[in-house]
Amino acid sequence: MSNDANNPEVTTSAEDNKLIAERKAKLETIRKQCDSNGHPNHFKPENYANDLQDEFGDQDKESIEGLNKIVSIAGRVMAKRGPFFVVQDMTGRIQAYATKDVQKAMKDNWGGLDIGDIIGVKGQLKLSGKGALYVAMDEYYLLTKSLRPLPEKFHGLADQETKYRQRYVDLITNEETRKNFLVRSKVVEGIRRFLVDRNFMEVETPMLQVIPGGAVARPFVTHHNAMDIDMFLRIAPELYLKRLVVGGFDRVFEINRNFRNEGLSTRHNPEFTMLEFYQAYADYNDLMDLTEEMLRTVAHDVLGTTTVVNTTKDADGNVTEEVSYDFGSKFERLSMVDAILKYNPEFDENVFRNPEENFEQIRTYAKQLHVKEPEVEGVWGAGKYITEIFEETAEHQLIQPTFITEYPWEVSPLARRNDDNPFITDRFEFFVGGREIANGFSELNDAEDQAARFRKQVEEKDAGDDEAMHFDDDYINALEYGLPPTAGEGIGIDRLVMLFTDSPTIKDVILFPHMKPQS
RNA sequence: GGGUCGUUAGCUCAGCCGGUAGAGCAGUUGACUUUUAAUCAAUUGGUCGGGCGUUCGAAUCGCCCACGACCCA
Repeated sequence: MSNDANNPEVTTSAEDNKLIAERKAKLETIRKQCDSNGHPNHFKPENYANDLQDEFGDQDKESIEGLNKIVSIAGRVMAKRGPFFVVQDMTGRIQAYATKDVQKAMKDNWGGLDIGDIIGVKGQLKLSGKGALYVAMDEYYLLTKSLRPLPEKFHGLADQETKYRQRYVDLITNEETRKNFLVRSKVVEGIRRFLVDRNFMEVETPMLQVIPGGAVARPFVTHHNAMDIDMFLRIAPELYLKRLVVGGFDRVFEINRNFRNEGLSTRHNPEFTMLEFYQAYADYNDLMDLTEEMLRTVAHDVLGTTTVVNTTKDADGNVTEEVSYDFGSKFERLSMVDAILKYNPEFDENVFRNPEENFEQIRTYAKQLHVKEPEVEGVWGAGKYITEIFEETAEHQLIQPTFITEYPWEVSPLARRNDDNPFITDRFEFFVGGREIANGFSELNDAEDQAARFRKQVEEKDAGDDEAMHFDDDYINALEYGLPPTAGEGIGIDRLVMLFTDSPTIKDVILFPHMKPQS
């Protein structure tokens, strides 16, 4: 019995359209007719739709109904077809069947069921004349009245903006969206299991940092009131994770958010998820092997195949192009200079093999490619120009899984210098579909070299580069205690999931992507 | 930051050379009651993203703004 004193006011505002007003009126009736103010919470479903479909979907009517199997399900009404109600739960869909008497009772007590309502049903599992499983509505409850009408049943929610702003509606109506986020969850789970199986330990390091380090990027600034200091949302966990290796945790990893105060695009969200992992007594070659095995394993476990297909679609949604990425074969490994020469056969090989002696020629190549130089003259060395040339001419052509190695020292402030060639570091980046997915290197564990590189970054910062790094005294202090030879790597989870779900934009793999507030 | 396109009923979309708003779905009423985008009949529903302008008259033309999508830097 309802108690009027406890009944919330039925609020019908002028903003409500007629459809919402009708549903609110129904809820008012339901409050009077039912316990719990129309929001009962006693029903416990014991079955999932897809489990039932998998177990009984293939059987014939006689054998299913001969079992006299009583099941209970709960979920959202997605469609009404005659006496059938399509109920969707977390796993999928199954129908519920209402006899004439049940339909009349629901009409009388609730004003009828609307699409979007959440119901609980218990009854015998049966098979309809058309061969569809259904649950007889022997017991049935309206658990939550839905006050807003759902998008149209056939097209679902199509408006991109609404899909991102009201992801809950997108998830209710679009199977494809649900599937993408399921894949995302499984990718993260698969990576975690892969690393834990290899004795990596999962850790959490600060999101709020006094000195934002570990990457070249502009941070978000915030303020801690009690300490009265500005703090930064982290741009990378790298320096903290390496402190842990100093502390003796030889294999650590973290899967968590980084924040970078940059523009938004189809590949950039201000907060994004990175896996970073560090392994002591390993080098960058070991990590390339590990990465290859990890991605192959995760692709196989999550997608059931090591061939990942991505498509390009036109405005009407027709596939205009299809690319298969082969994670099953050995990944190509190419040095940055070899990649440049491969995609720019007209360039003089000797120039790139001896970059420092041919600085002006390299700079000329870069200028021909319209590389935008810094305002202050002489800040960039040959290494920076080579990297720009690589990004301009080669990166987007790295379609199949490819490791690029031999990154110049100049663009790798945290990586270990190569023993044979001091111009480069023991570093790689990993590309698929022309996009960077991962970045790894043998770590710089020479405390004095690291201090010198921080000083150079500070010079660049003073010269106006607000993406350059700060000097982190405590990190140098840690290195002075001794970081064992270590290799570390970061993998962009969002971009990996984009690849695995054939998603053209990062917004499609982030549940709540950032959008400008609507005015 | 620049360019192109988009914003019409709760949802998906039409709306031509400027003449005062349309369909399907959903909703409502009724029929039907083992349906598969259920079906049949009737029917409700609009500040055409916001503002300014041109015009006798603007969803439509022009300018500005907001938000989004795509391309470029």
